[in-house]
Amino acid sequence: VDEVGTSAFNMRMLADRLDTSTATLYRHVAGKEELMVYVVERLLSGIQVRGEDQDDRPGTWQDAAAWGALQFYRAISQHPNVLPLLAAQVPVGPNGLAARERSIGTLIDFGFPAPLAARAYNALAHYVLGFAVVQHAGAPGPDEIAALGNYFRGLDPELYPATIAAADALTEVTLEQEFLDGLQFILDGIDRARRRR
Amino acid sequence: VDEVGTSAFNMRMLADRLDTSTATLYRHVAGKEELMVYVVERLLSGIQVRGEDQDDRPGTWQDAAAWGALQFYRAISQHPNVLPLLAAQVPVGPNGLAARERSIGTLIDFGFPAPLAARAYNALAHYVLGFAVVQHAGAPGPDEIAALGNYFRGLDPELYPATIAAADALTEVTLEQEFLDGLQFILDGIDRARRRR
DNA sequence: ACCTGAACACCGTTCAAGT
DNA sequence: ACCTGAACACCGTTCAAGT
Repeated sequence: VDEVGTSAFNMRMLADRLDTSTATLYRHVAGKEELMVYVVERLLSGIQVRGEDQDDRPGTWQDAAAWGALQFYRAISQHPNVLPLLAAQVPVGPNGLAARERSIGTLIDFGFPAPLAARAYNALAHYVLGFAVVQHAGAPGPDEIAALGNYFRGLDPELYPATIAAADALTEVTLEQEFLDGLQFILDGIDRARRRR
Repeated sequence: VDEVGTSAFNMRMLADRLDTSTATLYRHVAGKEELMVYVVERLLSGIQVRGEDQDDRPGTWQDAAAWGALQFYRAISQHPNVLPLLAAQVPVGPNGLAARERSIGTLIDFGFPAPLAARAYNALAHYVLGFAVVQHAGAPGPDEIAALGNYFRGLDPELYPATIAAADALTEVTLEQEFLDGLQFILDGIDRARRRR
C-alpha cells in the first residue's frame, strides 16, 4: 500500500510478490477488505503513548497530549497512502483500542474527570486525523492533473485575496509547525475548560 | 453515491438510471474519477458562510466561525458516503476555494491578522473533517461485521477501563453536542492567541 | 453529429484438479 | 492437507457500427 496506494494495490500483485497464487491468499485472509483492516492496525501499532515506560514520564498533561498527537501525525505522514483507509473504516482493532485507552487513561491520571478526558481526547484525535487528511489527501499524480484539464485555469487570483494573503503567511512555516500551532489552540481551550470546573 | 456508497457506485448503474449507455457518459465526463470530483464540489456548494447577505451578520467572530464549522459538519452528516472522497482528493474546485476564501476573509474582517486567520481556519477545518471522518467512517454493514468474524470477541472489557468510563460519559450527550464541545476548545484557544498579540 | 451494443482489459473471488 | 491454474463475475473504458 505504501508503494502503490490503495487503488493500485491488488491481490494478484501481492500473490506474485509472495511467490504464491491469489487462491492461496484466501487461505489466510477472508478477502481484500480484511487485509486493509490489518493495514490500519499495523499503522496504529507504531504509536506509543509517553509514560508507558518509567524512564520517560511527561511533566504535564499538555506534554503528554502533544506528544501523542505528534506520534499519530508522524505515523500517518510516513504512510500517507493509508489515509483513505482511515476514512473508510473505524479502527477498532486491538492497537486502535489500546492507543485510545492509554491516551484517555493518561489524562485521567493527570486529574481529568472522565467526561472531560474523553472530550479532550476526541477533539485532539479528530484534529490530527483531519489535518492529515487535508495534508496528504490524494496527492494527485501528473495524469490526474492532466485529466482534470483546464478545469481550474479560469480562476482569477484577485478573486481570492484572503486565501492568498493567508497562503503567503503560511508558506513561511513548516507543515509540522502549522500542525503544532493548531494543536496549541486545542490544548489552550482544553486547559481553560479544565480550570473552569 | 448517497444511495449506495462510493464502492458500490458504478458507471453501468448510472447509465441505466439516466436511460442511456455507459459510452454516452464518457461524452460528458472524462471518467469516474472526474465525476467524483464533481460530487465533492456538489457537497461543498451547499455551504454558506454567515454574513454573506446583509440581513444575517454574526455578532462575533466566534459566532461566525462556529456557524461555518457547523454548516460544514452538517453537510457531511447529510452525505456521509462522500467522506472517503474527501480523504482521497483535495477539494480545490470553485466551491471549495470560495468557502475557504469567505471564511478566512470573515476572520480578517473581524480584525485578525492574516497569519492568525489562516491558522485558525486550518485548525477549525481540520477538526471538522476529522470529526466527520471518525463519526461516519465506514459504518460497517452486517456482512462486513460478520466477515470480521470473531476477531474482537476475545477483548476483555476490563482491559479498557478509561475507554469505558469515557464512553459512558459520552453516551449522555448527542454527537452534535460533542462536536460543539470540541469546537469550543478550539475557539477558546484561538481567542487566547488573539488576545495575546 | 450523436448514440450504443459489444468488446477489451483488469481485478476480486472461487473451484476443480493436482501434488 | 495444502496449493494452484483457470475460470467466473464484475466494472471502467473504448470503438466499430448504427441512426
